[in-house]
Amino acid sequence: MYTIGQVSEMFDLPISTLRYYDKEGLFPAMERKNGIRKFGETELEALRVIECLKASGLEIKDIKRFMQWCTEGPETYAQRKELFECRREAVQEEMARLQKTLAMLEFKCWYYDTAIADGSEDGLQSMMPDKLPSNVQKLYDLAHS
Amino acid sequence: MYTIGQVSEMFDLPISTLRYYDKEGLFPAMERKNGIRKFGETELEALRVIECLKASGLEIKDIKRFMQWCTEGPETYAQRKELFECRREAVQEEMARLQKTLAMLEFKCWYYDTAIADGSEDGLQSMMPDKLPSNVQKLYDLAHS
DNA sequence: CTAAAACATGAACCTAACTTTAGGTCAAGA
DNA sequence: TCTTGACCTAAAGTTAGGTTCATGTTTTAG
Repeated sequence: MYTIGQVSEMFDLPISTLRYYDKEGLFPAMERKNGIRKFGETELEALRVIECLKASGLEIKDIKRFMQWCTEGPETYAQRKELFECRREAVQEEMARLQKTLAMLEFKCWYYDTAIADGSEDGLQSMMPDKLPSNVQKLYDLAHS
Repeated sequence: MYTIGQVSEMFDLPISTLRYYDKEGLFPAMERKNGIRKFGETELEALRVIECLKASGLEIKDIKRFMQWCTEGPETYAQRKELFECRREAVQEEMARLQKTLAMLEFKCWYYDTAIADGSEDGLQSMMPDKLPSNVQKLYDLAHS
């Protein structure tokens, strides 16, 4: 069993954040002794899942719902699995979006490299999507698709 | 030249958002006629860049700084390029993070699949990192690395 | 036994990025 | 002429996810 201070160090999270998560119902099984929180293995695994679901873009209130399911036994396995499938798809879509963003950023890097090397042209409008090197053309197409 | 309503449709952004961007200084070159905003090609390209930089995680006030640089001519090429490089790295790091999140989510999907198929075991603690199928072991290792 | 460190609470505060509201201007069509 | 629709502004409101504050209790080290 760990104190809130120990868990704060283990996960590199402010104590205030752990208390906030608790207040929001993210540790429905947490016990206390004289009012003091006792984090057990259940809460540590909960925190790992919280970090994962948060990174997937899920909101706190929905993470709370998941943690509630976890206290309700095998009847909720299907819902829990569906949630993870859903987050998996969301993350895949976000990665695809970021891939396009990356292409645009790489195009812009190339553009300014070229502009600096040339010592010419300015501004927001000055890139004509003709006659670019074909690898850059690919970045440009991807970024604007 | 386009009105704010036309641009709102073109970019599928609320009019209020466009006015907010303008108020925050994201269109430093925008002209007006009788107080009415006139969006030109400069502003459309600015919007494309705004969406890209926003998707990369950049804050509005930093996007404003970039737009300011764009009005200052070739002297700021180096800064602008550095910004894009910096965002490129940030996006690459974010994608690496998401890759790990994805591994964890896939592990959880596998876990609940198995639990449902087995019709056994409950809760947050019940996954021992021994004797998993080796492809699942890989997901698990990646997610916890 | 006592002082400091670590824990607790509720309430207020914070930030970013918008959105909504209330009130006003202006051009075009019936 | 009137009224409808698209535009304008400043200011207040909203939401998520915390953080800070004031105050009080419990644990721990000397």
